[in-house]
Amino acid sequence: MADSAVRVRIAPSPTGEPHVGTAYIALFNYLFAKKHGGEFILRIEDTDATRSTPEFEQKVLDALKWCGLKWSEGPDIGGPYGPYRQSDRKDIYKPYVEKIVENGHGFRCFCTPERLEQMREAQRAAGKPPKYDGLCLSLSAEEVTSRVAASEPHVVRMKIPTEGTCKFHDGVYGDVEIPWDAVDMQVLLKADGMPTYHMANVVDDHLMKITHVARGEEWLASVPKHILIYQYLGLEPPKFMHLSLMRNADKSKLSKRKNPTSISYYTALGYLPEALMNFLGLFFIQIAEGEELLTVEELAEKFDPENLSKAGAIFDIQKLDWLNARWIREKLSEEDFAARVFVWAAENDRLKEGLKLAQSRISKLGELPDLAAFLFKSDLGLQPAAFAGVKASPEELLEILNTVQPDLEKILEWNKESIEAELRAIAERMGKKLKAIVAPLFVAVSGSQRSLPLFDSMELLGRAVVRQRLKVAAQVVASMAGSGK
RNA sequence: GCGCCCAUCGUCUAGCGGUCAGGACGCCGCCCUCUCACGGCGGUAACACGGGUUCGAGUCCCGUUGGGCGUACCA
Repeated sequence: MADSAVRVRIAPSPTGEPHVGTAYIALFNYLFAKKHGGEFILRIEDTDATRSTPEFEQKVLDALKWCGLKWSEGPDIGGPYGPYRQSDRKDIYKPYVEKIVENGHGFRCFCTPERLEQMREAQRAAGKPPKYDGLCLSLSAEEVTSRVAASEPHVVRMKIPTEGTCKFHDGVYGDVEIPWDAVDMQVLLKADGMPTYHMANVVDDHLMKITHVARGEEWLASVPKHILIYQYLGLEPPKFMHLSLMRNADKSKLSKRKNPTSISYYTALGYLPEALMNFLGLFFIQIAEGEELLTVEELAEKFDPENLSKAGAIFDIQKLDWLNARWIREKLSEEDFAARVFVWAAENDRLKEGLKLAQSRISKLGELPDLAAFLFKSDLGLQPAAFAGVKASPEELLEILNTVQPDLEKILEWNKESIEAELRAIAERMGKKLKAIVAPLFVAVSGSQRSLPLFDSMELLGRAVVRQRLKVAAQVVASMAGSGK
């Protein structure tokens, strides 16, 4: 391996709260770069214009920074191969797509989403794998020209060999063979003029001189498409490594419904970034015996990318907790510890805003902890008794919690105004008074009936923590309903 | 459905033909101790199943079962 030339990247999509899975893949790339003395680059993949937002991008950057993963090139600091945000690179992709079309490796497709949906429906019904049927492949050159001239919406698809298999080597999976007939005629350029992931990814990795692509295993099946695009463009593909995904306790892909997956959740609860990295790093390093408390530097030393498991490992928060505890007591000096606590308490203005909210509600300063502690607690220790003052049956409570939880996910920008608006809408929809909705939420979020204003508190706690508390509350309430309280 | 992949204690894993199947988290017990933690010591618990191959299989092969991922104008 030409160590000096190693360049790897993390390429997150800013379509939601920063995910621990992103940190997991980022850490792998970071360790890989560190191990080989290479460069670690950040690129924002926001080709999905409908879901990407600048706010999420900022959060992703902040979260990765919090993790301590420093990139040497990125949208915030620039670099020799910028810009590092795909939406800013829109014009860069055009010539590459054109080249593929001109060389007859791609074609324009005018099929509507509705037609494609029907087509796939029919294929599924017939027990066949859904694939583009190639309708627009047979369009005459004249027809294509005239329809393009009439600015009819269309996409560009890539052609796929009709027989044979795609063979390639993967750093984790070894030699892989995927038959071409299992590969669809992937869209390369969307109707809005934005490239798809596949197109943008290949062009950018080439232009940014990426040597090793390490990403989640969900991409393995797409490698043939990528290799083909490299071929069509006359480019040399990088080395691929597909990492096993972290799992929920039930082995499914780690998801926010079943686990706290938001990095901000771990920040809010007072996990140390070092501990989180330590924990994630353990997925890449097999410790047969001996010390598991490791810094990123130590992880890099022990890191062996040749020896990785293909089985997805379950995200075990208990082990994270153990590591975090050890980091707190063994790795921080008294001064460091105190400094961390202050920084943590001040995070997101929790302390300052919390005090403001509390001022009008206490008669003695000593009441403050009882009133505001829920802003800082990692576990409310919620008991069924806490709901005693709420006039609703367990079944009603459960219905409210289960309705509110998914609806809060729809809020784009998390602040007290949007939260209030959403809750009012829910109340109306359920035919209940706002108060009937808010009362149980109040308990779920704060753990008591006397506390700080709900909407403000929810904003301060952040979406991830609120999500988790509602989930816990739903469990508590469900146990009440189950026991026939 | 089809394609690819995976399979050792509850969880993370070591093992690369011969081990009392090792370590770590968790859990339990004991010790330490003004409480609680921490720490120390000990315990609990696994080779998914069925066929082969072999003197010998957790380790190799085949099948079954279970699970995962993919199958988008999302990444």
